[in-house]
Amino acid sequence: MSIQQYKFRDKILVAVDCIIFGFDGLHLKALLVKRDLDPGKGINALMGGFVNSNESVNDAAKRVLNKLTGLTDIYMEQLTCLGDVERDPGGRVISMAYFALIKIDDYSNNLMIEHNSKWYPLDALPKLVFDHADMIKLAKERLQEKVSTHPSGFTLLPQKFTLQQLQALYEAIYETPLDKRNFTRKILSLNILKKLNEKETFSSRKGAFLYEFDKKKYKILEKEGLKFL
Amino acid sequence: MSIQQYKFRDKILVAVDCIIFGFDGLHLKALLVKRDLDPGKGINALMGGFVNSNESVNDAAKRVLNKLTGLTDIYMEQLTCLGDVERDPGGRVISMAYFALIKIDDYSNNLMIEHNSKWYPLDALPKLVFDHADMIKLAKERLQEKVSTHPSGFTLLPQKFTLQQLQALYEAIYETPLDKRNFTRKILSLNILKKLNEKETFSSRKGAFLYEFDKKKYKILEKEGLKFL
DNA sequence: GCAAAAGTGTTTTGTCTACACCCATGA
DNA sequence: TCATGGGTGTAGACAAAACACTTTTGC
Repeated sequence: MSIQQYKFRDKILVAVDCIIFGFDGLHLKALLVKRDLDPGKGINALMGGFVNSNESVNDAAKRVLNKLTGLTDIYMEQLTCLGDVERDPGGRVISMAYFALIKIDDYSNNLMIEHNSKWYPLDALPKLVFDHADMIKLAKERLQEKVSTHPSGFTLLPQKFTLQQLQALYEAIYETPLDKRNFTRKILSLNILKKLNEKETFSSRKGAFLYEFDKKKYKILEKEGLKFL
Repeated sequence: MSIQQYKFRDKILVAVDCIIFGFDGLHLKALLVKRDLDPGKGINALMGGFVNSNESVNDAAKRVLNKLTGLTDIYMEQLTCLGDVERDPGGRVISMAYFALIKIDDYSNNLMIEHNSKWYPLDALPKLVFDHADMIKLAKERLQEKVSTHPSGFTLLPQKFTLQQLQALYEAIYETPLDKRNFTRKILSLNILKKLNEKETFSSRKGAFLYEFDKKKYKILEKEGLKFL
C-alpha cells in the first residue's frame, strides 16, 4: 500500500485516550476505568484504545467513547498529543488525548458495572497509569478556556435546568464562587436560554424556573464565540 | 519490545508538519518548501518528516524545524492532529501539525536555496499538497487566539523594534487596523516593554524609539495570560 | 410563622473606543 | 520651510463588580 519512499520509515502504535467529564450538580467529575490489560492492569486509567489503520484518529476516539458510554454524538475535542518515547512501559505508543463532555445521567449504572468504570471528582482523583493524570490536568485547563469563550459547557447539564444549576456548573469549572445577580444578568443577556413554564421543586419550597437552550442562538455563539468570564 | 497485548495492533506512520510563521514588517508569512518525495513531489508543502520510533513526537518536530532553519529553541506548539485515513495518497500517515514562530531575518538565503524554500504571504499561498492548506488556516486562527492571551507574538519581531512595528505585527495577525494611541497605551500598560535609548531612523526623519522585552515580566505574562484584543 | 432558596436593581469602578494636533528632523 | 512619520490626552460609552433585601411556599 505504502509507496516506495514511505516504506522504510518507522511505524508506531497510536492510541486515543478520552477524558470524559460529567457534572453531578456540585462537582466536576471524570469517568475512569480499571485498565484491563498490562502494563498497569487493574490501575485506574482513562478509557482508551488503539487506532486501527483503517479508521481516522477522530473515529477511533468516537468508537472508544461509544463503546464506553453507549452514546453517539458526544461533544468531543482533540486535546493534545502525548508522544514521549517512554510514556508507556509496554512499548512505543503515541497517544492522542481527547476531552469529551456528557450529561452524567446519560451514563447508566449498567455500563459502570460492565466496564468497571467510576466517576471521580477532579479534586480527588485516584492514582492513574502513565501520563493520564497530566492529560486530565490539561483537559481541565482547556475546559476552563473553552467555556469562557464558547457555550460548550452546557453540554454537561440535563436538557432542562435551573439558573442555579448552571451557575454551580460554572463555579465548579472555574473553581471560584460567582455572584448570583451578576451571573444571572450576564447569562440571560446572551439570549441563549429559553425560560420554561415549569419549575423544579426538588431543592426548594418556592421552586426555581427551568430553562433550556435555544439551539439556534447556541449554534451562532458556538461559532462566533463569546466572552464569559 | 512490545508486550503481548500490544502485539497485534496496527502500527501506523506518524509524521510532523510545521507551519512556520514569519513577519516582514508588513505581512505575515509562512515558510514553504517544494516537497522532495512522491506523492506530490515538487508541489509546495509544509516542512515535515516522519517520527522515528526512538524519538518523541515533539523532538521530531524540533528536529524538522532545526533541519530547515538551523535554529534551536524555536517557539513551537502542537496545533492539531490530522488523522484521516485517506489524507495522504502515499499511504496511511497520521500527521501532527505544529506551529512555530521565528524572526524572519534569522532565516538565511542560503537555507532558502538549500531547501528550495520560500516565504509566502498568508493571503497569497500557492497550491499545497494534501491537507496542508487546512493546517495553515487552523494555525492562523490559533495564532490569533494565542496572541490575544499570551505575549508569544513578540517572537516574530527582532530583538529591538519600534512600537509601530509591533502594531503592524498585531494588525497583520488580526487582519484589522488598530488605533495608534489606544494600541500604544495598552501595550505599554502591560509593562513588558523596556524603552531603549536608541532610535531607528530608517523609516522616518524624526526616528522612532526602539524597545525590547523585559524577559521577567514576559515570562510572568506568558504563564498567567493577558487580555489583548 | 418560619426556614430556605428564589428572584431582583443600583451604584461605583474600570476599561474600551473614538478622535486630532503638535513635534522633531532631514532634505 | 516643508514633508514625513513620531508621539501624545480626553471625553463618552459600556461593561464589570460589589452589594442586600423581598418573595414564595411547604412544613
